[in-house]
Amino acid sequence: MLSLANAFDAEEVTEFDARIRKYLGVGADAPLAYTAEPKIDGLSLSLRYENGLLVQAATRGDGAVGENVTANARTIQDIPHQIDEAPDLLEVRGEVYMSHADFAALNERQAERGGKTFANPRNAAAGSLRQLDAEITRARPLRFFAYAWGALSAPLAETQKGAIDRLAKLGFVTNPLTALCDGPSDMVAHYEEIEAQRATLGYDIDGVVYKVDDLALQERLGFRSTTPRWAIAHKFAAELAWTRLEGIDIQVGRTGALSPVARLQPVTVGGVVVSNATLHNEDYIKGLDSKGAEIRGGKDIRVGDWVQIYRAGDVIPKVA
DNA sequence: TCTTCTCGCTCCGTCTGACG
DNA sequence: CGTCAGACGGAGCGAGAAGA
Repeated sequence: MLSLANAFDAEEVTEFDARIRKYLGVGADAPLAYTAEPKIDGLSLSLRYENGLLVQAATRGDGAVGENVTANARTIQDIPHQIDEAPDLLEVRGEVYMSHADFAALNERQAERGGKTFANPRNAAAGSLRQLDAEITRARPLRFFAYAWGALSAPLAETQKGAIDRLAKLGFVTNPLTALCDGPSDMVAHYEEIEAQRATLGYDIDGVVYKVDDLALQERLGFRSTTPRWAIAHKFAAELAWTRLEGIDIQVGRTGALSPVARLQPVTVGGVVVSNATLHNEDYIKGLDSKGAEIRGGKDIRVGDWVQIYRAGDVIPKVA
């Protein structure tokens, strides 16, 4: 399943385009189209259809082995159980999420029953999808956007946009903000348009994903270990919060590796309370490289300091 | 038998250090 | 210099242990 590295700034959109052109051996003037779509903050889900019937739904897991959540996926309204005129084999990938309104209503119901309320829509969706009892999942208002595909017995289209349109025709819900862009300036313009609409969309997004539109070119560009060369995520700026560093402990990891951890005065960032954050190693804390030279933007973190905290990818606590 | 707890797992994105 | 695996923390769930 797709994961994206290298979140970047607006000016780097041009660099991304240049890198793609260099890899493909295409001149700066040659036409090269990209798609741009909002990056939904939810859970990846892979749906497998055989002869038009939904036979399996799996989470991403570690990339090789995920959880089988077929019964739960069947309770999601946006996911068709049966599709007509589909290839014999069709794997559809998308994002399961919960809208702001549904999340608020769910928490209200939970509170009325004296149950636990959820911290944020993403975790509520993740928990709901993992229920053993599908009837509990049915009562949770989950939604699904299809944005990619896996194994296929026949190609969906010749372009990314064409394939998404085909998925929509087959009965999947696709994101209406998916657009075709003809170059970096167009991509940045669409990013700004999506960012402007972010607050009123009614669901969480954490950036915009650009993909090379021509699927034959995607094929040529291929993958690195975990990430495709033909796609990249353009993230919105993360929410920051100030807090005090109360201490630094050395922690023993699963593999026996020792790593320093920041003990922080608990602070709310992006809807959750953060009290720990990894500091990776001694050089990271000092802001020096292994030769003792100062790293540009180095941290020089000390106990008692006021530090800025953010959640990388809206998940992992980090000291900025 | 029922409730409360603890532990281990998943899921996410990014950074590091090792390796080719 | 590019690539890659592993580590990291918080929320939530599930299984099993412990206690009432």
